[in-house]
Amino acid sequence: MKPDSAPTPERSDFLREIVAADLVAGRHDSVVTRFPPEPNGYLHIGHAKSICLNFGIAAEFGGRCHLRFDDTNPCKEEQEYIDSIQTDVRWLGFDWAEHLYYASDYFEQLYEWAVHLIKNGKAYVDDLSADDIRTHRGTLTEPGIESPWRERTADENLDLFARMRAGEFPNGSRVLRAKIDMTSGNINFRDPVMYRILHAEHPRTGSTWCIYPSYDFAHGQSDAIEGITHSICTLEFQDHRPLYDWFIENLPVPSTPHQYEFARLNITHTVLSKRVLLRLVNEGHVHGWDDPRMPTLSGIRRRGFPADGIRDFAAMVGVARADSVVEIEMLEHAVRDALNRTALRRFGVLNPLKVVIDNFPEDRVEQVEVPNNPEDESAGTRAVPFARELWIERDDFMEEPAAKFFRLAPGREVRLRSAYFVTCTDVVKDDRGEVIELRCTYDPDTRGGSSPDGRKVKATLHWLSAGHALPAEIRLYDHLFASAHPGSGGRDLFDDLDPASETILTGAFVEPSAADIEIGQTVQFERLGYFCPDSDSSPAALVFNRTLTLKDTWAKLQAQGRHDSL
RNA sequence: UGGGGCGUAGCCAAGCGGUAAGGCAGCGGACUUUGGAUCCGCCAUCCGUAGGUUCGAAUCCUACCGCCCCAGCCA
Repeated sequence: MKPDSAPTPERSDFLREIVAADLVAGRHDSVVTRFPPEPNGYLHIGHAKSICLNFGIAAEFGGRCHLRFDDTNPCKEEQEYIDSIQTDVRWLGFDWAEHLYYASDYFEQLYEWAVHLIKNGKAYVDDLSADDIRTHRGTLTEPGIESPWRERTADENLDLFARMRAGEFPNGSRVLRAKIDMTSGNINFRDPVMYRILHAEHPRTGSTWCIYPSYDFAHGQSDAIEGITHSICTLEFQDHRPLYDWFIENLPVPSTPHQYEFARLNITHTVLSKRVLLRLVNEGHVHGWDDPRMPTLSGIRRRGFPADGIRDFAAMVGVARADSVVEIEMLEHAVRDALNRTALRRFGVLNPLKVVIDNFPEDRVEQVEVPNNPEDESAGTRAVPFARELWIERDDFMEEPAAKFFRLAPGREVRLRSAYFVTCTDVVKDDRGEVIELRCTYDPDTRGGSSPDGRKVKATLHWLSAGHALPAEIRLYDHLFASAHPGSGGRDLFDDLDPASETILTGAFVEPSAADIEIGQTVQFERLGYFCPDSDSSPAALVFNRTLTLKDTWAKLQAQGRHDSL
């Protein structure tokens, strides 16, 4: 290994600097990281940051990254989560190759190491109840006091620990504790629990075990077994690092991994906490883990966010040690940016308004050629049927146009995208005075959307042939929480849920080719936003989710106007 | 009040003793067959505060202030 052979990644942050320095100094031949989820819930975008970090560093430095399930608490873990986590990591674009591991694979080795500590007088079986252990632990400012069982002989401890494993004792009756320092300022050193009795069915080991190692006793040793060089976790584990190191130093482990911490991701208008997400699901605030409003990877996937947009976002927010809350606009920017490059353009009308072109022959249907993606000529074009009766967007017409509104209005000429210029000649209303139809004329010389005489129009509208359009249900999504910082200011988090975060539109139409969009593909309905077929969609009943709107200057002007008039 | 961290623009975030990158948001303008996209310009005399060291400090030292995490047999 040449000291100067460490690759220099384009991105840099304090972790990459540490890795690069370790490689240059020859402390490691290659870097090995790991992403260690507990299978007790679905992965969310905060995990995506960690996944991109761990797999990203490994890839950039020519190392490898393991996927390891931290499955040491059978009470909360399920196979469903193990499966979804693998699906999500792959979807994000990462590959652990053959390096799929489970902390539960190491239970026997961990048990032997616990015995090793007992023999060295560094661990003991404690008969205190959970409550007593808590009171003996002291407080943040007062030292703890030692358990009366702390000085048992190694033989007695060995016997008791073996019987714990054998299932002789009920849950909670005893624990194995590391014997460190009940007066330490670091509470993790006040004889932390290494094993607890849990007569529970484990998703992988079934009923083989009835004692389970704690996180602190399992994590570092699992890292050591796998030869992890850089064990990257979030800030709240900083206080655990001395304990992590203590176990590594006091056990005959095959390698000496080191732990590094970074600030977890927070995003405005949402919540990245498995505990809260579980409640949202269980209490029915959303339709499930993959509800398109959820920040879970399965949720944003269903919503239509592309994996590369998420990866771009992770790179954009960076990695540091300061607590931070990223504005959700940054995520949305990354998603729009990714989608703008690749999404095919289609026509869809959310709130249809009938338009009749009076001077267009009644039985004529023209096939208009429309570009699939103006950003990418190689995406080609498609034919969209044009006829006498059309749908346009209700918002694209104002009988009495406001200032700066330059779409359709009585007497006004606009362009129907890629088709013709049309002029509104009449407005048809129902008994209640509501506009139900527009009569227009078209200029046959403007076929394709431009005028031979060079005259300009101020607006271009999307449209659909009423006789050819396909009905569709369209689900509009907005931020799950109305507040930028849910639960701040002493409010109940759940009171900040936005009841309008999901709006179902049933009267919408899409162009015929939209029926061919596959699940997993996100397209742009021109001028509206990005949409994707929902998993509920079928050829007989099309359902689209709105991924994100396009940036909308007009909507912003309107919002400002509303604001100014207050 | 014990221990561990963190404070650079509205939000992220570079910066590692030589005179404040970049992105998001915002604001102007150009262009436009998506009011999209794209392009151009503006946006910290200042780095939590106060002292000190130095020719020179966001970077070093001291004190103070503020915020976050830790008292699960969760991870």
